[in-house]
Amino acid sequence: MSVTTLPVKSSAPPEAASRGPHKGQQTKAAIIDAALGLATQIGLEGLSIGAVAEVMRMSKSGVFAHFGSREELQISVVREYYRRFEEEIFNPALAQPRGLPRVRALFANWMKRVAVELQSGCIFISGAVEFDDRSGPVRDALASSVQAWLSALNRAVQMAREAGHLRADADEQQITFEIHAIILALHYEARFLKTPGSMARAERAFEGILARYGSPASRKR
Amino acid sequence: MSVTTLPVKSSAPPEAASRGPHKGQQTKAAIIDAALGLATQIGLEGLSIGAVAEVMRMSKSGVFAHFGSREELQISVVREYYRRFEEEIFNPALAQPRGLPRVRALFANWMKRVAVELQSGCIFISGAVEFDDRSGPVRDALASSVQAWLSALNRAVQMAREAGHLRADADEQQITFEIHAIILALHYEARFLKTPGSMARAERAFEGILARYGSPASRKR
DNA sequence: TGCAAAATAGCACGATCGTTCTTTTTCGTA
DNA sequence: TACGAAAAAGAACGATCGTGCTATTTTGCA
Repeated sequence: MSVTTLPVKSSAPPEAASRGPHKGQQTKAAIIDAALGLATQIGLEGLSIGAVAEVMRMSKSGVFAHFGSREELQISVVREYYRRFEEEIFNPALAQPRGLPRVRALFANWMKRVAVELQSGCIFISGAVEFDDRSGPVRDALASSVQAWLSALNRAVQMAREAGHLRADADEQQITFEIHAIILALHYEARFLKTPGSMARAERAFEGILARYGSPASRKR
Repeated sequence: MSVTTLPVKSSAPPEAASRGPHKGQQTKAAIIDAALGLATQIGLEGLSIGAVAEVMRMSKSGVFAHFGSREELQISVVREYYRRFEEEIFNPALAQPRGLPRVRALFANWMKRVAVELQSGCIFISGAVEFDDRSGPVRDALASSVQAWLSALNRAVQMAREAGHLRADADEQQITFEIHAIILALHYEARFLKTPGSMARAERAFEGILARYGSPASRKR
């Protein structure tokens, strides 16, 4: 069910889930949820422990104690964001049969999420800008999460070609690149420039890709 | 020669250029240059007066006095970045004849710049992420600069259609959107994910757009 | 060359940040 | 119910930030 073999490292310690205190894990999850909400608005870099504490109505040190460092909090947020991404976009698309239907479902679910993110923001995009010339564990968590998602998309495209829904000589990496490009432009135009009609333009661009790489036998028009 | 009618507001006061002290304008330009170099690396938000002062080997207050606020420094950086963008990408393309050749030149110059920015970064992209849910003069300066550039690109595409180099029913706004998308994806994949071969993929995507919207009479293959 | 003005430096301020250490409160359970 | 551990709070630290105020240096020109 998981998109890929990313070492997800559940937020609960390995010996848990059987007995022992668990109140902490519960509020830790609530903190991550609050932090994720903040990070989507102001970015991972803008995320401060003080702001999270205020939302949680806790003391700074109370929040801090759950993570030991701001970096660890950021990483937890990235992992939780990835988990929801998988849950909202990837998993539902598995209900569609392999090939073009599943690729269409992936794109449709992605677009649906973007429509929500036009208010809240996407940390895979803001994080890429914030950490593109840095190194460290936060960048690694971000990059591997994005890579995992793009690989999953890429495999779906590959299966569409193998199913004969795309031209036999189509390059799935190229197609994945172009689909990703549409989403990035949609974010930019709709969220920053507030250009009207961006959603429709993204849809048309996606149909254009399918028209260009679709197998000649299965052309719709 | 200007891309559009953006109120550029030259950095020199209107009464200058004839007489009066001008040493200040000179170091102010040097400060903006240094600040631009920093902003492309760490973003407009990360830009601090102290860091600029250190690069300039000046005091914080010495730098500050030239702008009166950090916001004004950021705006100056945005304007200077736009000026160079116009100079490096737009102006040289005017040497090409209207239509497809000029559109190709615009894209090629843009790609050339992106290749440099893979080390330094682009504040039109990082700024969009940093200011997408804020308001104020910095956001306004950013948005109007990007709008000016995209409008210029859009007019070039429109002229290509009018010259018969593109299908008569081609939507230039759609084409501009898709070209922009390619550049954004290239930045993301090459600068953040460090995916090899991204430049070639962007080139191919551009050729794909031309193939799809190109007028049937002028097909190359 | 001297003088006014412009340019720059020096210093201090309040605020916010991540983090550490110590103390208090709360929880789970024997 | 009482005890030990976990969770949370409180206070303080050094650092950095933008900005204002006041001195000092430098500049341009009569």
